[in-house]
Amino acid sequence: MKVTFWLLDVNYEVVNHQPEIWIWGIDDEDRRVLILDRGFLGYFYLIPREGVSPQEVVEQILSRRRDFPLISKVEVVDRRFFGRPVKAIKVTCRDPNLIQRYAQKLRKLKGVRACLEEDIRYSMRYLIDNDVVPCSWHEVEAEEIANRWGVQVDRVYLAKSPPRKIERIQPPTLRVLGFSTIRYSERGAPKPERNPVVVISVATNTGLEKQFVASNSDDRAVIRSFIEFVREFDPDVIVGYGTNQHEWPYLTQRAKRLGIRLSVDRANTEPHTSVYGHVSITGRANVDLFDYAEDLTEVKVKTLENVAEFLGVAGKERIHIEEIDLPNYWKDPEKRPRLLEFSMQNTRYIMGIAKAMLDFAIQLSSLVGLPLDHVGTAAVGFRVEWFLIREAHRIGELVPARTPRPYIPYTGAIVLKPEPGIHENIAVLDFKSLYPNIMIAHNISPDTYLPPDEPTPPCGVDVAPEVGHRFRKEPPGLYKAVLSRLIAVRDEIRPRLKELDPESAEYRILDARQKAIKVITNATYGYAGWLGARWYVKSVAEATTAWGRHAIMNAIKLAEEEGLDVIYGDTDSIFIRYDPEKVERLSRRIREVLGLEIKPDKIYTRVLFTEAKKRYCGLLPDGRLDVVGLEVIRGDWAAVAKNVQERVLEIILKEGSPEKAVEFVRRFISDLRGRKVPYRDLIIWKTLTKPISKYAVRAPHVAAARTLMEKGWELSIGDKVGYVIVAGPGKLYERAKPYMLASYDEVDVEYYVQRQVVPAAVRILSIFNIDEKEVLPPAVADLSRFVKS
DNA sequence: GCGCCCCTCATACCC
DNA sequence: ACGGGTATGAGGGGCGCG
Repeated sequence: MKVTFWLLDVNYEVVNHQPEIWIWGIDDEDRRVLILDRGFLGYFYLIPREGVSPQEVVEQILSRRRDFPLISKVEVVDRRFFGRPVKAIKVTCRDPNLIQRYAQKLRKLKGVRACLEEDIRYSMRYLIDNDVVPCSWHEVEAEEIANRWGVQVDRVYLAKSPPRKIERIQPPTLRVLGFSTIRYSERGAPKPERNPVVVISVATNTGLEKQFVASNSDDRAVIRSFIEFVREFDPDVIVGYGTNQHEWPYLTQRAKRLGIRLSVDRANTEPHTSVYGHVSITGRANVDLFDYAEDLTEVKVKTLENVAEFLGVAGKERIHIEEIDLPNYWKDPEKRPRLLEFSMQNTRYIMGIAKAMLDFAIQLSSLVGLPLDHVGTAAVGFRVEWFLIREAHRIGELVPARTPRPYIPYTGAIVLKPEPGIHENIAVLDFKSLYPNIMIAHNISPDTYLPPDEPTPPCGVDVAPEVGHRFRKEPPGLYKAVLSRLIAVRDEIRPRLKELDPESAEYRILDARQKAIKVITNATYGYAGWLGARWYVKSVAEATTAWGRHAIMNAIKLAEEEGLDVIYGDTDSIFIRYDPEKVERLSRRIREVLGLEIKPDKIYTRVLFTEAKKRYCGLLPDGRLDVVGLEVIRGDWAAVAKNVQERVLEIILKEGSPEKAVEFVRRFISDLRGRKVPYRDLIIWKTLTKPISKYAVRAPHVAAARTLMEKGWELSIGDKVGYVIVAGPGKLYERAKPYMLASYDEVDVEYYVQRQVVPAAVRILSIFNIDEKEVLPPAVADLSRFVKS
């Protein structure tokens, strides 16, 4: 019989050296299904050395057949490697778990130059070779079999042949469960060996909400009820925030400690950590929304609350409890209800974020071809790479091995020096997808690159300016193939979106799709220059930026020929006076001369530049400010500085009055000195970019982090530390205190005046020759006190 | 010992 | 654990200076 299903998760089992792919899906009648496929074997390739015939290698293997009893086939196949035709020996292996071991031995054979693709996991191998795609619909010829594993599905099938992908974009109705926990410890970070999970709050996309609360510190019932709830609801997707790092490891260890089986999956196993550090829950997709919060660059401190607020899913009444206060709320019977509300609110936030992000996650998964639970955790480079691997398989290009390489820098983009001051009526012209289009136009790719010692092929070459790297014009390289398809699909989606109701399911899905395409398109150049890339070829990245510099320099020249002065530019943009006719002519000329699209991205009524590159502020026609690079949008300045600078920019760009701005700054400084601004506006947040012990210098945020750790808090790479500067003698790092441990009285407000507010304000005001003396209120304009301390 | 200059380290931004 | 280009501030060493 034929089964139509949407692929949710995939794993594999090996029984008696017999591999079995387990495909978890949802069929077109909304049943949960498991499809077993026993018809696929894994393999790897050996590449013979120059001058060695592949047959020789084959015979060596066959002669040692006894050492490799599970090799089922050895054949010579035609492939390409970095674009060059090669004869490869494909070694097929019955047991996928032995592929690595066999490959390690066989790569040492005389006459073998390299071993390839032995590191591609069997389940990914299956998906790629059969063009089976996560979060996509397929048809499969299969027979129903008994559910002798007791897995939690409606039907189990045995596939008779591999599934075939079908074109249907609308996903099935998924059951989504969100959860969050509160762990209790008297002081410092809770430890699963001794501290209980006192609250688990769950919610579902069908509207259920439930809370499991410990009686005192006994959390057995909490965990058991949670497991029961999960099994009862039987979600397809489990969402949380930071669950890969915190909830799941904690719950796993805690359950182990209590002797409880944490069986929340569909196959009676327990959550386990898998590739890219994600936690896998067999038969379901475990999605950690924290992974998707990374893309929200506007949110500087990525707490659940901040992200929910940014996405507009936070609701009006908000409960905020600092982590350090959680124990007090749990201990105090009066306060405990508030804690329970807070926990439920967290889970509601998670559900809200899921609603905003899950469509995108699903489309990214189906585009890149990584299962839904992997794709969020995979770094951008790996997402691009898996996408490329699928394309490479289609065109017979072998996947290079991952190798360590030395870092050799290369030249990037051009940034122009801005003309300081205020400019009126400025258009920002942007090249459309500059690097992707350059890669397409010149067929820049690892498999089209021609090293200097090689002769020019009959098809001819494109030669990059400045650097001289050469690329074959034919056939289309891997990057060109991939990028032109991505851009074509996106161009196809965008007009369709205009026809649709933004509230409709189809709109949401197509919009998510085009966003996923954009992400991968834009990441391809970065991938090309990434040392860790399998297809890393420095010349490819270097040629791309060289042609990019060529493009912007020519655009400037052409603009000037039109009588348009370029006042600023960065990589793929030029800032010019907005003269619609001239701009139109310029776009046309650039298209003709360079073969690249450029168009006005935005028009500024006014734009302000200082001497610095990459920092400016524009006033948009609708009255909004567009702040770029300045303190206003930096996460490592106190809110006092950011707010003042934003207001200064506003006064200057909208009212044109530096005097009024100065007056405002003076008033603000008086308020600050009078401690009339909120305490939270004094917090400075900085990221820990390495383990505490690795820091070469003493720095305020590192000192604050140390203090926290001494008090039993756990901090790791990537965490943000919030601190304030307190009054007293010594360096800043001696006066940085975690904000939750300090009080307003201790704060050195003069630091905030002199080192936060004044520099941020003067950065803007200095273009009117206004210095720090003028923004300090006259009576207390005294630097010496600060300097001495 | 202090102020100043210059360098390195660290962070976060732009595109 | 995607690229290079850039701004900025804190810390710290070296040096002049009665």
